[in-house]
Amino acid sequence: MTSLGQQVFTQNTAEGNAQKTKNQDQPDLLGHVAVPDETPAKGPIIIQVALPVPLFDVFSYLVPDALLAQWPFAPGCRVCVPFGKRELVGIYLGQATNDGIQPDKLKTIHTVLDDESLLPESMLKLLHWAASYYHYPIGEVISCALPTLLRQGRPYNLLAQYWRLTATAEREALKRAPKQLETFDLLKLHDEPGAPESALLLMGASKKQLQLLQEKGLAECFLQKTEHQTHPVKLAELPLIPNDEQQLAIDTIKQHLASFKGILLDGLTGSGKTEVYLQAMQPVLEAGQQVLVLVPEIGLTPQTLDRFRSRFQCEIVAMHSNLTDVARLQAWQAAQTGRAQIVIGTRSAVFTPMPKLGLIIIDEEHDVSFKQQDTFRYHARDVALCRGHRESCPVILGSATPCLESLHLVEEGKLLSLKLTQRAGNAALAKIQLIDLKNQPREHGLARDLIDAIKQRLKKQEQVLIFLNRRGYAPVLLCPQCAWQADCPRCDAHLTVHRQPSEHLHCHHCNYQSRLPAACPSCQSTTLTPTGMGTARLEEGLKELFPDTDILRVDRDSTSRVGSWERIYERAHQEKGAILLGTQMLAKGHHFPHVTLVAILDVDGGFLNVDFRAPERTAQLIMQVAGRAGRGQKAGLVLIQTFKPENPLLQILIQQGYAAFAKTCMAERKAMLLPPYRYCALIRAETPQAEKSLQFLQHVLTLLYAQPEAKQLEKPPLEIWGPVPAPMERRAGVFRAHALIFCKDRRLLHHLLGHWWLQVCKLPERRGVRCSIDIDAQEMS
DNA sequence: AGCACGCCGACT
DNA sequence: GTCGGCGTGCTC
Repeated sequence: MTSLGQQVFTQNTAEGNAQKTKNQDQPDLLGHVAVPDETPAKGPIIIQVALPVPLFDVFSYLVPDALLAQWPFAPGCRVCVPFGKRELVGIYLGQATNDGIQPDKLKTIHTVLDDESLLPESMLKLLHWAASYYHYPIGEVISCALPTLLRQGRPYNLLAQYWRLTATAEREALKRAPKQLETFDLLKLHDEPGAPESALLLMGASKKQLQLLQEKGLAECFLQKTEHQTHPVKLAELPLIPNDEQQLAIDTIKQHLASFKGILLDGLTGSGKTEVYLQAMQPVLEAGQQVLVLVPEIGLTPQTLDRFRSRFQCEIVAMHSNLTDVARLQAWQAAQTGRAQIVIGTRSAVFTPMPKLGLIIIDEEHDVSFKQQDTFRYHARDVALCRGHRESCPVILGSATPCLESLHLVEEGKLLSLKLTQRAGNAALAKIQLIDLKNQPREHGLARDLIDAIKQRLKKQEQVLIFLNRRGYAPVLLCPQCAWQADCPRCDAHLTVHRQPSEHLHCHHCNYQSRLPAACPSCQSTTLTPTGMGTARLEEGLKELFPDTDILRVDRDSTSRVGSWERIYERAHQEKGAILLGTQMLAKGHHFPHVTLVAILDVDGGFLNVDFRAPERTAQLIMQVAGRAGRGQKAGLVLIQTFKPENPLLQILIQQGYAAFAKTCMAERKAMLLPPYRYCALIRAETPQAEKSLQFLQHVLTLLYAQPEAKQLEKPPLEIWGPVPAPMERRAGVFRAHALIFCKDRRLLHHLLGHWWLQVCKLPERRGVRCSIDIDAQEMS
């Protein structure tokens, strides 16, 4: 959001710049389209089309006479066009002015796929802004706002699943299946022409019965166009009575409806943020408007959805990566037509068109999953703020551990801050204590004091959660004779020892796998020793230490089988002693009411890291994990094992809390002129040859200062760190390097980067080098 | 990104 | 004599 502050709150956007320069010699940076309001002179109609190709231009085409009956097209509709030897589906953006390309090079579009716009003007503008802000090709940005099926050119029909009986269906076949019989009769009632699944479910049919009938060949499912109708919102459940803080937050948000306002809802875990969301949403929904709710990737659980469903009786759609193409299209259409009043989704849902958008909520706004890491590197939180600004609706950012960027915007008066400090039911906040690992005997990686604390809890039939962010058995395989270590042949990393499903070595960075060597390849010793602690090994150790206790391990290896996570979840909800043990997966979203002790085993790495954001991330994680402890009536305790108990940041965090920590961290950032006090961009390069990545970056960075715009500046306005090899220089066989660019002035940074990056992408030296630009980079690896 | 064209090695 | 390797160049 770094840049967003300025971006949102001043009108000086890159878009604005592009508009100013569009008629000059410089090619329009991101192919912004001439506004199609001037009626063109007679002659052929030339239109501009955005295509899903990694090129920064939009493309001009002619409209054939045969399609003039459909003219004028709706900006945002799809067109089929010839492109090279291919045919592509693109988005019609508007009429082109005649300048630029020679008319003889123009091709003619093949077809127009839609009568109406799929992406209203406000969405197209937002997508243009995102393309320009993140320096990413406009066609690819636009295509990420469309579901796959529409991208492929499949017809836009409002599809819904309908059910009907098959022609040969006989009632007699179901004599001994009363439930299916009920569903059969229901279908019989609505047999012509079939009934939508959603209606059948409301009438008491179940999905399972329908499927069983289908398997028996008695019923069939088909897709059919539906008419969209909006159902009035009804409250399905009375709102809880808010406490004073919640009421103040709700009232304040209500005051700001119908205009843009960024609101940071800074509330402890368990202080009732969701209730504030729900009550703030109510007037928006009652006014017939839509609400967009963004949640972190792991946060979109059935429980989350249930919470909304049980409060509001209106159409709610979930948008996440696990949807099938058809389901995604249906959800998208429900949002795009305005029928779905609530859209809950992960990062990419921020680009869902919603014609009656009235409120945006971003839950756990600090979560890293809101920043896309590969290809189009946008931050959904920042896009959401921009969207709220453009569409004049409030944006609520909720978090117990707000990111420093958001807190900085509060400081500057650009975000309104609302605090929730009381926990529901007066639940006591967990105490956090450090365990000094120096001079402390350990068993299976656990300090004596920690083992004693665990025993105490188990005796009382309470549960313990142990957090260890390292999966596998052991992170290193070491030869004690000659200090050889098993390393990945393709990465600068150790191989992790795994014992499940069978003993093997595994690289967590490139997926390389191999057998364990029988003897040390260096000195032939046969005493190779797994060293260090992973979750699988800790599980073994815990079974030895607590033989009569259920140990529930939660990590990617233990939960990959279907249903295993559900089983663990169920067991954790029984009021009986148990130890939950796992990686980050455990930290987020899930509520374990019987956990009263949380242990964090390896926190030191987070504070001693080249990434300047690492302490912030670690603190957020600690607070989040701490929030898992003692949410019920029983007070919780958090124990953190560390070799560095004197670390000042850690001390401030546990003694004075996250707010004080953030303040200190912020002061350090300010002193170092790091984000959010300067804006940043990270340039990455990857090649299979060592040195070449660095050389390329070096070359490219000299061009940055060689630009005429940069030369005119007296003092270099940019500070460049690097180029340096990336923290893990070699990964999956490629050598990675990067450089960080800082600038105080966001507009200047984007102005310089924009022209320069276009130039870099066209460089002949670029062949064989994968390079990318990451605006407001969040992770330095 | 695709998908051409283009110019050199091991096959019938 | 061809099939195919991926270098490089273009796409309105």
